[in-house]
Amino acid sequence: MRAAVLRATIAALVEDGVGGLRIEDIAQRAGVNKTSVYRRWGTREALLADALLSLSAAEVPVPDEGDVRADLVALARRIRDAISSPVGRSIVAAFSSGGRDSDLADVSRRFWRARFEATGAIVERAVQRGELPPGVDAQEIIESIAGPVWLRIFGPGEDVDDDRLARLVDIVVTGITEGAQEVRGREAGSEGATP
Amino acid sequence: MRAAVLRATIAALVEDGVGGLRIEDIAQRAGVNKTSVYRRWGTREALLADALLSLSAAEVPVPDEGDVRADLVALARRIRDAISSPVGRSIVAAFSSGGRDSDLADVSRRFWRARFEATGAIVERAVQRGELPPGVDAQEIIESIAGPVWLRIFGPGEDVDDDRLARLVDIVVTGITEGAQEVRGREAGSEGATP
DNA sequence: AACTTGACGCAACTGACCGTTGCATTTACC
DNA sequence: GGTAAATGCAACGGTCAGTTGCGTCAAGTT
Repeated sequence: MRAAVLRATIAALVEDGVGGLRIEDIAQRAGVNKTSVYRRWGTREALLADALLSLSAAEVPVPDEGDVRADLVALARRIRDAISSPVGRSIVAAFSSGGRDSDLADVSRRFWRARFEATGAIVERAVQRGELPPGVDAQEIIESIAGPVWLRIFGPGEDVDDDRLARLVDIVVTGITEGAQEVRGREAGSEGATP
Repeated sequence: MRAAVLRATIAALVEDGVGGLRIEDIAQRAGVNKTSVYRRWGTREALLADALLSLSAAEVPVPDEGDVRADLVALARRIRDAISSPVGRSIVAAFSSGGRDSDLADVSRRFWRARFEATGAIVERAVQRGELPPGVDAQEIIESIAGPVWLRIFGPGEDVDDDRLARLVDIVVTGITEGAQEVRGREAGSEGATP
């Protein structure tokens, strides 16, 4: 029954948006009396947070194709598809509707931590393979890939095609590797010059 | 008076959030009767859209320091500061609260188009200076810089320090330039190999 | 078997806010 | 001075939020 209410909450969220959530409606969808919902969750926000938390417990499939760029492109494609879907859009909107110190903000933080942790495996494997220099920050790379996709969809609302994703991954990966060489080169040069 | 209501709308938005907007409260803040607000704007969403539109008409100062990286770092810093502020957060939350085809979505699109257009000047100047290869897509570059900042603040809610901004700009700029050389190299090589 | 406990359903209630309407009043423009 | 548009004011019906008291049912306890 708890599951039924949470499912109904997500359904109502997708259909009516964050602002249009009505406890009575959710209860009806779940075949439950509204009183029960109030008794169990108390607040609309707590209910929403619980529903989103249960949803974000889903496993995050991480691409593993033996090549960084391929992995990152696949990841970017999944992110794009996820946040383009009605459910994804609703979830994101719900997250950003809460203030900084609400229950939702806490759930949001957990959500993102889990995603970054999972997808960081792509970078780790790449470092082991020698495709990326050791010492790179996995979260920074994932951010650099996912951020632009995110911004484009939630900002101007334009869609992101596969070519753009490929270019984006190219920019980040070569930027990381070439930048690292550059730094190493600079360090090597300064070692001989300063002492 | 119209201005007073719009100002009051923004103030109420920042204070109470998108969901907590009450027409009567806005009217009171503006020293106006709520009937007038209803007559002029009709819907809460229309009022909010108008207020946000008036706000986004503000000029966007574009850094011009004679160097791409410096310009982009300055821009990134401004973006970070803007969306970290209470007003900025509220505005973004308001934008993402509307569906895809609401009045708000339209305002959002205009908002972003204006920003990308203005900031694109940075890239154009860089191309003229020879710092970036000709033919680069200005919007892609701005997206690549602003996206990660955006994602980090609105996702995990972590703050972005200046070092991270500098690294980010480094990655993108070298990724663009080196990637372009790489492409030119590949093209030059394949020209001789395939025919 | 009788009892206790806890969860849920049901109905009703108060209160807040929404959006509307009819009317008086002001303002501005001709 | 007259007219039309914009605003203020008060009151309204309607919807939903939460709350409360009471009845029901199932599970476990003794």
